[in-house]
Formats: sequence, structure tokens, C-alpha cells
Amino acid sequence: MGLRELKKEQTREALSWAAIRLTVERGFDAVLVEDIAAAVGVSPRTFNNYFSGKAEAIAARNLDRGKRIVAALRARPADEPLWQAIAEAVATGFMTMPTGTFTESPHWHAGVKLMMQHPALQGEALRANAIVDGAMAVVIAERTGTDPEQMYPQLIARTVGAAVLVAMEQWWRADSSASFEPFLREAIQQLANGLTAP
Amino acid sequence: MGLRELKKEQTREALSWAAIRLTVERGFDAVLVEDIAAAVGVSPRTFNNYFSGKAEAIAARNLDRGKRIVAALRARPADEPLWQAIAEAVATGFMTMPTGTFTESPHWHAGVKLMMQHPALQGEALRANAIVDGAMAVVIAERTGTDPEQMYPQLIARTVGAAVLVAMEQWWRADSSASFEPFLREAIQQLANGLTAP
DNA sequence: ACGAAAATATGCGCGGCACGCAAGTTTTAC
DNA sequence: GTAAAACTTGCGTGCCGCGCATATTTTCGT
Repeated sequence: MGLRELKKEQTREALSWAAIRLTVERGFDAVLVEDIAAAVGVSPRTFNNYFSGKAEAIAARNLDRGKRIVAALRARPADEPLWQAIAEAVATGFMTMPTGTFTESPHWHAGVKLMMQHPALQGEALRANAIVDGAMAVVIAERTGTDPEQMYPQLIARTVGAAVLVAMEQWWRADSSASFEPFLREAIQQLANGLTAP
Repeated sequence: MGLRELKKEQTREALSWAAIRLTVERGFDAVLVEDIAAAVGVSPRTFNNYFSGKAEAIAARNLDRGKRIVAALRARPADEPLWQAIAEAVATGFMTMPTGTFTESPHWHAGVKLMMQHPALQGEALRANAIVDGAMAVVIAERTGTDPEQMYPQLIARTVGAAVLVAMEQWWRADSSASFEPFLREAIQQLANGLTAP
């Protein structure tokens, strides 16, 4: 990656994190694009060169996490069982989430959860997930030797996306000090088991 | 339902349909809130009393369809196997979709598909689906005698939502003259079969 | 290492949007 | 029949997203 693209990626990430931090602190509607741009030392117009709006900037973390998951899935050994590979890849994608000093705050989790109540953010986050699912379907198709245009790989990808979502909701509902991974593993395990009644 | 709520529901639906029709005709960005309001004979301010924006108005059809599905699932006999009940309910919800004269146009399907490419609409539609999934989880919990807060009913609901989405995508990809139901049945069947490799 | 070309950052302006608020109008309910 | 509740409307406001033109920075061939 050239120096140029590197800097671009840094700016993008900085803008995204600034948007999240400020939104958690003050609430979505109390954060202006101007504020985010200022926090990164960039003009408001430049913010809009990177993102079409506040919501997209925030959901960019979602997108990046998904890309890490897809990359991790690609990196799993080809002879590993599909569901296991998926579980490991998703876990890896979540665990390699970058952290800042503010993510250590005791109110961080609650703040993020609250932030995500905002309709605009829910839609944007779901859209990011959907984009990731599309990429994941391609990788799964490669892995299983199926046609990426057919139903099977897309069903797997999308149901995995759904399972991750359910796991996150359960995690949020539970004690905030709990670790996420068990929820994730259980959700994917249930998929692997064919969604049989408990 | 009182006369008041009835009229309200009519206005809501009229606004939603007008938004869709105009957007299919001209494209999302070329339709003003003012246009939609005028098409229904209502002030622009009133439009915003019903919907927070154009995207939400359009996605309202999504939401209503979902509500029909949930209601249909509630109406299925309690001793029917779960997956069958779900398949029938979803099929019912789709088949009972109201139609207007403009939905008969030969370009309607292509137009709707094109419309849905717009990022704002994708997010809003996905959000509507997510809301429906939440309601569906409750019904599934009742049906299966499980706790609606637990993972199982939510996983079922969300994976069904995902399957419906995949079915629609496949349908769109295929010949526009094909009927939707077979795609839907196959997607849900694959879920019922436990997502086993083909 | 230098200069042309490509990519990016910024300022400006504009049309539109979402919404709070306060008045006017219609429906409900007793 | 009348008072309250719900809905509609107009107005004002701050913000947004983006097209466009310009300035600045980076890249790349020679």
C-alpha cells in the first residue's frame, strides 16, 4: 500500500473513531459534522469526501470488522470443517478490534449500546453487515466449491450474519462485564446443529 | 378500529405508495417530500408527521408486509410443524401484498429493484426487516414454548428473515416473469434441512 | 531530481430536509 | 352539545449532502 492510501486509511479511521467517541459522549443529534472534522483536524467538506454522513462514519467500524472476518475466513485451512472455520474467523475478527483509551471507560459498553438505538445508525449498521455478508458468501462459495450466485453460500453467509447479530444482542442484554465470545460460539453452534429445537 | 385510525392508516399507506411510485418513476433524489405530499393532497409538514423521511415512507411497505407475516404465523394451527407454519405464513404475507395500477407496468419489477439500490433505502429496508424479526421471535417463542429472551427463538426469526432476503435476491436475479414463491419455499426448506451442504 | 499528471483537500454556495413550536381544524367522547 | 383530545398546517431554524472550482499534495516517468 502506497503512502497515499495509508494516510487516507488513517484519516478515515480517525474520522470514524471521532464520530463514535463524540456520539457516545453527547448523543447522535448533538454531534455536528463540524465537530468530528475539527476533532481530526480536517475540514468539514473533507469529512464528506470520506463518508456521506455521520451514520456511515460510525458504521464504518462495522464494515471494517466484517472485512477482518472475511479475511480471517480466507486464511483458515481449507480442510477445516466449514462451521468451525466460520466460528474461528468471526471470533478473530471481533478480537482484533482496535481499541482506544476511551474504549476502556466503564460506561463504554452502555454508551455504545445506547448510541445504537438511534434509527439512522441501526439502518446503516445493518447495511454494512449486508455488504459484508455478500463478500462472505463469495468466500464460502470458494470453500465449499459451490456457485457464489446460488442460494447455498448466500444462505450460509446471511444466516451467519444473523447469528452474529443475535449473539451481540444477547451479550448486550447480559452483564456488561461478560465476554462476547461464548455468546458468539453458542449462536454459531446452534446454526451448525441445524437450528434444532432446544 | 375507529374512523380516525382508519383514515390515518389510509393516509399513511397513500403516502407510502406515492413515495414508491414517484421514486420508481424519477429516482430517489429527484423526488421531493413536497411532491409526495402533493400527490396525496396533504401538506409537506404532515408527511413528516407520518414518516421521518422519504426512505422510511418507502420502507413502510416492508414493515407492513412483515406485520402481515407475523399475523399469519400467529394464525397457523398450533400443531403444525414450525418450519411449515413459517413457510406458509411468509408466503401468505407476500401474496397478500396490495397492488395498484402502476404495479402492473412491465417495468415495475426492474424499477423497484433499481430503486432499492439506493443506500438510504437499503438501510431503511433492513431496519424494517429487523423490527419484524423481533416481533416474529416473540411469536416463535410462544409457538415453541421457549423464552423469547433466549437465543433460540431469535435465531430462528432472524435466520428466516435472512432466508427471505436471499430468496428475494435470487428472484430478482432470475427472470422477472418468474414467480417468487418457489424461491421462498426453497430458501426456507434449506433452513429446515439444517443448512446442510448441497 | 524535476516537471507533468493524478489524486486529494478545501471553500463556497445552494436546495432540501427534519423537526420544534404554535395556531387552526377536525374527531371523539361524555 | 360541548369540552377535550387528536390531527393538520405554516413558519422558522439549524444542519446536511453535494456539485463545483481552486489550491495543495503526492506520484511517476524520464
